[in-house]
Amino acid sequence: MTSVNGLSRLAAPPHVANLLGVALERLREQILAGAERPFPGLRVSHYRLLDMIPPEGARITDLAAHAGMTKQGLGQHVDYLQERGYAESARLEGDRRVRLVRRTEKGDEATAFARAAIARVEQEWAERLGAERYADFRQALVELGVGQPTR
Amino acid sequence: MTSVNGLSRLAAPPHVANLLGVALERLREQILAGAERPFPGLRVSHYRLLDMIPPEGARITDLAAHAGMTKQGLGQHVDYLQERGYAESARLEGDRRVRLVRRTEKGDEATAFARAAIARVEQEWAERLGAERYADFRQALVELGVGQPTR
DNA sequence: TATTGTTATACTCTATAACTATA
DNA sequence: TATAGTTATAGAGTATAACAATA
Repeated sequence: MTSVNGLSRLAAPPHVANLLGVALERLREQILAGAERPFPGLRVSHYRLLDMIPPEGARITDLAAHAGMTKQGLGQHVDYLQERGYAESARLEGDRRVRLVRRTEKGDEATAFARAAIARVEQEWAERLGAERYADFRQALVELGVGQPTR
Repeated sequence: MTSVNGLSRLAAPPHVANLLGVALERLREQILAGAERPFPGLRVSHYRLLDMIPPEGARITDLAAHAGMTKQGLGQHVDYLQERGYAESARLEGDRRVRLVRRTEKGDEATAFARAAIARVEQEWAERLGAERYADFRQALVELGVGQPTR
């Protein structure tokens, strides 16, 4: 990254977009957990989906709306998770068009793992900034996320 | 998103990953500028690349390292931008393997636009949180991004 | 007819592998 | 032989369009 062939180094006064991107990347790395990979088939998008399924289960349409994606795309992820035993689903009695999606026990474990990974990063950040500054940072994020047009 | 078919709403106690994601999404939206689209062919990834090209130009290899992506992937974006007149490139005298990439004037305009879009969002955030809290927030992000394993 | 979910297809972003030209 | 960049290909993530089953 140093000067090569007489060309100076790249301009990089990081703006918020970059900063947020780096922080998010750090979380992704922790969730994938490097070489460990406790849940080999799972990618970050799958952890995200598993995480948003409530204990009673949810409909594909609602999950899609909540994730801000299409039913088609979300349904594909559900199939993927179901094939690998992280989720299960059944047609709803009373309205057989609806597929009620639930996490399996294995899906619960994966979700717990991902949440723990995120908690580890938050822990590290809190140590780096100090508990109070980190709490402020987090609170600021919450306030910035409220009432924003998600799409 | 409300209760349907007797199913309760989705669990969504947003964790940092979600919060960061929402914030980043807000920036992306502003850069794409909804229906306006001042630079129709440009996607967020292109603005990012344009933004990291210094005035003297840069080599593909260096840009790739800086962006944390492969030369192949980056080179593809460069071609895309060049075809549309946002970037230009020439083999370097003294080492003709090297392609020196520069922004065109149109590329400069696009970059200025993207930076202004980001500035608008920062402005809005600063108003929402207050200037001081926003400055703290931003500073926290800077510190969290320092010394992290980018890849 | 409206709604839920599916199948088919395509685009975006990025990666790996194999290659060419130049040094 | 090493380095800069390219061509070919693939996979991950998501979208649009057209459809089937059920209500």
